[in-house]
Amino acid sequence: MSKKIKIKELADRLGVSTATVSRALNDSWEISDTLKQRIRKFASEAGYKPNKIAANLRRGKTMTIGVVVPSISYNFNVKAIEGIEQVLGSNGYKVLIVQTMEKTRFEKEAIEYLLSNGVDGIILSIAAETRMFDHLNIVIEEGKPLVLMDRTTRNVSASEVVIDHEDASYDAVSHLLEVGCKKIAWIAGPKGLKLGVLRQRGYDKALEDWGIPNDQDLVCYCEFHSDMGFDRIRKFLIDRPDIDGIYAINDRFAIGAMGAIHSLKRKIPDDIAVVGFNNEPFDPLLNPSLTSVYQPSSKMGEEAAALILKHIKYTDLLPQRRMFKTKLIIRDSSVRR
Amino acid sequence: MSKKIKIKELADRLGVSTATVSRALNDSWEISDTLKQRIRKFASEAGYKPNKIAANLRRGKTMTIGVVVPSISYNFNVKAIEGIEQVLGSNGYKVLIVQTMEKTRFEKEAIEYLLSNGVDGIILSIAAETRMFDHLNIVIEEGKPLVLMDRTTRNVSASEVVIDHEDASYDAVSHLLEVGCKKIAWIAGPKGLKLGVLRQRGYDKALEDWGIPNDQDLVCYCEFHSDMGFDRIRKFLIDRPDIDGIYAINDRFAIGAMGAIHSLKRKIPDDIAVVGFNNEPFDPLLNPSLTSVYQPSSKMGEEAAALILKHIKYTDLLPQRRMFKTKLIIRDSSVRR
DNA sequence: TTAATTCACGCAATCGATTACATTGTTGAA
DNA sequence: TTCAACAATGTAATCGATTGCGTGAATTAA
Repeated sequence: MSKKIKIKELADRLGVSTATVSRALNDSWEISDTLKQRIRKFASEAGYKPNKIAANLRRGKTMTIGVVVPSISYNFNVKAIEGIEQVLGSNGYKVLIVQTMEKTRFEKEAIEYLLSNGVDGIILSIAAETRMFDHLNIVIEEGKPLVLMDRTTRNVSASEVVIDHEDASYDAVSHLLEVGCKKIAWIAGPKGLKLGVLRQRGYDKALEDWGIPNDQDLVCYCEFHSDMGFDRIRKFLIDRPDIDGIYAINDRFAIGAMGAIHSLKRKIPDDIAVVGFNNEPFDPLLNPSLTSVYQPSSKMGEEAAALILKHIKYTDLLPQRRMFKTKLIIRDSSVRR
Repeated sequence: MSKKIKIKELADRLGVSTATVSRALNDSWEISDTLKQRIRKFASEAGYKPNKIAANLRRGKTMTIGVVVPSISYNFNVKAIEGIEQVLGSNGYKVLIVQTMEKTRFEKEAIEYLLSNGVDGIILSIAAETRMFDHLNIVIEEGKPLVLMDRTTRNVSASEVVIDHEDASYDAVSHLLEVGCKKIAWIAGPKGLKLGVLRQRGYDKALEDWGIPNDQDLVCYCEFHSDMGFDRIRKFLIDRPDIDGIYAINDRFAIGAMGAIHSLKRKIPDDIAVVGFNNEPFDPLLNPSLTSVYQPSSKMGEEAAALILKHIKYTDLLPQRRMFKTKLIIRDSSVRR
């Protein structure tokens, strides 16, 4: 339990001032190379590690970016974080990951925590529960860059990195129509979720373009925290036995739907075709393998990170918007022979 | 971009000293209730948020615990982190998650980063690549509690939270023997991985108890980063066509194995029965559903957190060891009719 | 040769809170 | 009435680094 050595003692032992030690270790031009060498050698031998808390306090920045996501159990976020860490890491930044568990309360706390710990910026994906956005504005007001990723809002003037939800939905629903579906249920997630609203536009538009009547009863709302929506969807399918296609807002619900369909002794894809969203890693392993919308998650993370860096560098940069294209990965759950 | 108000200005405006403000906000008994009320009201109206960096520097603690895991793409870690956050959160601590991507270099960096940022303790799961443990000892030397979780080592005198690997393996292999397997391949992960060594003991013991010859050629080593071991295992199965059971160190490899078996036109479980490890959430969804060893991941996280708290409270507490029982979840991949 | 730079370093202020110690005003006991 | 004890607040040191400014010596320009 060797107590750690401070810069003061290091300076004393070397017979120089703390200023000189600090400058030497931070590679300042003001220190001669010979002295730099001597100080560095001695410092590393003494096992000196600068106290970053003190440095952060003095410098007023931390070289740390906060990343706030609903949950790291979603593959999207894991991949996005990978992208973020890759870009930020190679620029000398660390990332601080916080989960909100889809709760607005935790989202608020996360932001307060990050700000009071002096992060240099925040990348955030909004919790499903969140309907008011004042807490996000606090970030802006403190003059720290904020980049919204995936789950965004227009109520805050921040940069955002998103996918083209409408387009993605349009493709997915078109595909279901192409394989012959006439009554396509839309498993929409929690009511009011922005992402659900956007995706429904694509759903609506596809039906319209195909001249299929758009029946509002085919929209099924489910809470995220439930059992992959199994019970809810099962009831739904019993009420509407004419359903022959399902488009779900994410793969968990798609799997819940597949379970419900099985339990009703109906066949996938011949009785009911299923398309999910997110292209989770296990989709190809399912029985049948699940057709799903792929989002370039790590690319999106990289872009979010790049945007934060830009905002840090150019403090007057206006909010940017980056939209990514998705890709429908067609598998057995939707291909009829 | 309202610049944030500091304690100094707050004190000036209230006509009191910074000491009083600080005490009032920290609910010190030394301040009268009336003044406390006044200060708090004013502070919250002024939107004052204490700068935690300054507070941390002064107090010498951060109420933050670092959690270092190989990857948050493993369900075990996600669940363990859930447990950790639950326990630590309700004790006023925050957690700081860092991934090592199974690299020793990142593990070192993570520890240095966490220590220099003054975390009050570290919960760590060792990277697959790591073979030397000096960097872990640094934590101890700085007098900060260290709790190893899941992937541990005896080379460091730290508390650990583990499962009974030998027992778990014994159960898994016994099950395969019970369903009639005679030649059980052991997909062991990277050579030298401690966890693999421990689990192999259970494998060996089960075979011995059943009087089955233990053939060293049945051990198949695979690197973690590969394609779920598909190619490696496929070649292995071609070399050893007599294999009729597979026990894999994790579910990714089990899935790789299932793919390899399919590609060789053999049947699961009748030709080859498969048992994996970790009970990933998608296991029941696979075709066939995968028999796997369940670990109480969130319980283990909770226990790790509880241990850290104990070490913080009782600084002279000796290293503890908590061992959890696993449970074999039997599914279609191993049940022959 | 002298003034003007540049170099290489030290002194001390600073970041924004917390807290040990000092100080003042009250209360109560002797 | 006097003094100890205590309650309530202020003063200033402190945490451990960084950095603006100052200074003497060495170098360069004139």
